[in-house]
Amino acid sequence: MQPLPKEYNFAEIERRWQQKWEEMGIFRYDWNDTNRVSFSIDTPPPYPSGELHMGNVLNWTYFDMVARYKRLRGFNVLFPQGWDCHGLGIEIQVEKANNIRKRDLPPDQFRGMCMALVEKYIAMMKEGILKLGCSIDWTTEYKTMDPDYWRRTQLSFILLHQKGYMYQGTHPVNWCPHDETAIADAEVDYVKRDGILNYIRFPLEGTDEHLLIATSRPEFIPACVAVEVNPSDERFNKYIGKKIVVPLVNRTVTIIPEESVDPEFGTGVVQICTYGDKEDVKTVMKHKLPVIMLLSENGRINENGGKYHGLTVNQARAAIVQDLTEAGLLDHTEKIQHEVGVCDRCKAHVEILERKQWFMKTRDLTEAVEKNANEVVWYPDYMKNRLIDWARSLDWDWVISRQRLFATPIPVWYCKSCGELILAKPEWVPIDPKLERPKIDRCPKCGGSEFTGETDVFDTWMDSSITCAVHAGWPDRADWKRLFPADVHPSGTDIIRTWAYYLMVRHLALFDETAYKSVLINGMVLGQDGRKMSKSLKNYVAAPEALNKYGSDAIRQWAAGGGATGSDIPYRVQDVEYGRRFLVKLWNVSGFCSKLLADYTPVEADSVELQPLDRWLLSKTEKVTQKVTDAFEKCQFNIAVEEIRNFTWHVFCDAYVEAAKDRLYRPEVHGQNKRAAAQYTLYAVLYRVLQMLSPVVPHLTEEIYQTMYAPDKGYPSLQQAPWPVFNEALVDEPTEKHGDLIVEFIGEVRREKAENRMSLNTPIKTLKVYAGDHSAAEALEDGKADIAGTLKAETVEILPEEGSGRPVAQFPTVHFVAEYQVAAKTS
RNA sequence: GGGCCGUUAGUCUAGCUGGCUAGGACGUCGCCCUCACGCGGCGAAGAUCACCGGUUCAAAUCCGGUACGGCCCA
Repeated sequence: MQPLPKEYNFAEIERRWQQKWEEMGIFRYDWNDTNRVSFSIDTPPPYPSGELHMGNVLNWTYFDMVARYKRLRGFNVLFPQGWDCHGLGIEIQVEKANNIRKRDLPPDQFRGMCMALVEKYIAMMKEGILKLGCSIDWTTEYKTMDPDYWRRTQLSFILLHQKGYMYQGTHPVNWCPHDETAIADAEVDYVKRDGILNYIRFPLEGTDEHLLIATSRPEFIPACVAVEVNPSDERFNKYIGKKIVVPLVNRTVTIIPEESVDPEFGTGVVQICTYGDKEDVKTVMKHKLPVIMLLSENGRINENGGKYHGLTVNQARAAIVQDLTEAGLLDHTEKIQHEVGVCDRCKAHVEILERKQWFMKTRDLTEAVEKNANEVVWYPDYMKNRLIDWARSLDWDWVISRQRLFATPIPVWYCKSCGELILAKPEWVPIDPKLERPKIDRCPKCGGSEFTGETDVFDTWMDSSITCAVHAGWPDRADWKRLFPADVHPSGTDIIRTWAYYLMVRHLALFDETAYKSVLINGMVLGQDGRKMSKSLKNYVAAPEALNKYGSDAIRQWAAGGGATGSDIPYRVQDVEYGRRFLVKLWNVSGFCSKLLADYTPVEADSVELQPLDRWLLSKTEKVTQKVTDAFEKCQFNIAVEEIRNFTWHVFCDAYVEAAKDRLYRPEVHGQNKRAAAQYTLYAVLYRVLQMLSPVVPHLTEEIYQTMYAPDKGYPSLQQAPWPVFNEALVDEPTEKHGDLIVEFIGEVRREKAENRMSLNTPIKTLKVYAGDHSAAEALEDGKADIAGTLKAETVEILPEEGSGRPVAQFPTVHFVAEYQVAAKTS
């Protein structure tokens, strides 16, 4: 066997194996292999946002451990990689970086600038993912901004349109007045803001009385369509059905009953405007109230605002408050804190507008989503509630159209003469209706020949919510169902309500089948201080820097072992450093083994005389194999990594190797047979350690494997060696008990040496052991060679009887008396 | 206001389908230049497992409540 070099250069080793694996092509999904069962990972294509961050590191380490583990278990694994390019985020960055507004440029030029930025970001993220050593099948790489991907998004739309899931409608939508586009519920964040509650007098028609209503949005008075009170509110229910005058605009509206009005809030009388907030939308729908749209798409008051036409919302608010004050209608004001919806990209206050939009009938699928969410396996299980709660909470269908530029076009046209909708045929896509005509000459309805292409585009989630099918090869491969539904969809806690949800509704609608069979959840990465990691909190750690400093194998141990799957984990340098030290330990013990195994030829277990400690270690090895396998099966990476590390460091290195050293070094004393038995054990157990560690620490284990084991084992890569199967026959409880006694006994004698400030290799002249009974005596007698060797005892005398002396902590019936040479000399 | 999750030594974290002296890491303290490793070894100290009540022969683990914290949503 080749000895390992003394120094361990992780940067060189990691780079080298990353290259070699790619050259070997061993991480590619094999479409020609029909023997192995397929296993597909629905890698979520990331939104390219710049350099890789520690959250990405956590995610990709999870994906990669699953991919590697499953391959070792004999699966034909698909681990694809794509990039989710489109979106408002990139548009905003391009606008900021170039100090432009997108509508001031030709659309193609703006799109080009977006693509250039995305390409730059992809390169940065890809570098990080490569450095992490992910076993991705790079032949699958795709970008959602490529026309070939448009084709899939557009085709999925066409099919869903044909199935009746897509419709156009004028409905209230969340609207970002800054970006001038509709946005989905999932894109609205809620933040606490200071506001002012205005108490305004609304005169009751035909009387001198008035009611005081409280509102934080007085600028919506011109769009007031009703006033509502709680029907059980004794103060006001007598006014229900009466007419009340909207101040300044002098319209009358009806006072209506509404249970959801909180009598405690404000005055208990509220105005309904179209639309001040989502509650207004619900009320308008429920009571079938008229709608007065007050805002235009850029957030300014429109012609329905009368004298306030053209003002911004804030200007209008000031003007209206001023006018109310002058008219003596503003009773008083009060400062409040309230939650307002803001655009998750630009943080502008989200308004609610009615505009013609495309929708997907997602609410029809809520029951199916819930049913499938319950059937899917979730790691950890309780995370399924997030998806179910979200699906149930949705008030509106999904708005899939956006008024943006950098996105997949919606493949429809409208006949200029009759307005007929022309839906693209599946064979027309990819197509951009803004640039191309439909591939028909005449409108099928009126015969007109002029068409207007749809200018709206798809929500980015329309691209990324079909990945389970796309990764499987849909729509181009006839055999795509081999890989569909995805075996595992990995997702962060923050995107369950978007990614996991949209995937489920789209695939259910398209194929009447669940998108994925299991969901693997990762938590968020926190800073060292336990708060969410962010640049503004100064607790941010750049992933490329960390990877360069500590190496992928160390960082991956942090990702795997930092906490339970699904829980948020802090980035802790101490954990990474522990990982580094573990690697050094593994490297050193491997080097030690390679030296002592230089003359070793692998043999079968029955050709060596295994000693008690050998059998003890082999039995423990089987048990840890079972635990680690079980942990990987349940995606409990933290348990897996802790089990292997503790076993390797403390059981294998500290206990076994230390006790077996004398046998290995001095065959002339103990005999060649006992040395061979120790060699056999070292060889077998180190290999097992490398195997079990390889999904977490792929580079170093590969390096050690290649030097020490490849010539004998024959697998081109450790990543292709079959996962060890738990062998119950090797578990031997009595032997483990005996071994534990030997190890504990050695420990106790060492403790005595330590307490007396003696070096551990202080020679013992005679060691007298009172085992307490025959069974213990036999066990110790069996391990006598290792005991004597490890403790540097010249003679060891083991007696079955009880006796006095120092008791062994874990085995208090065993006592010993040690006579030291040093003590004899100094006395 | 609703939902979910959490509260374990100075710090982080495991265990929570109930059962030995609650495991690990970091940090702290003491000792040891033992021929793989001082990025090491051998040891030590440090936790009434948030609080109250219940179920049980037995609870960190199950049930109910309280307090505090986090995330998501309204």
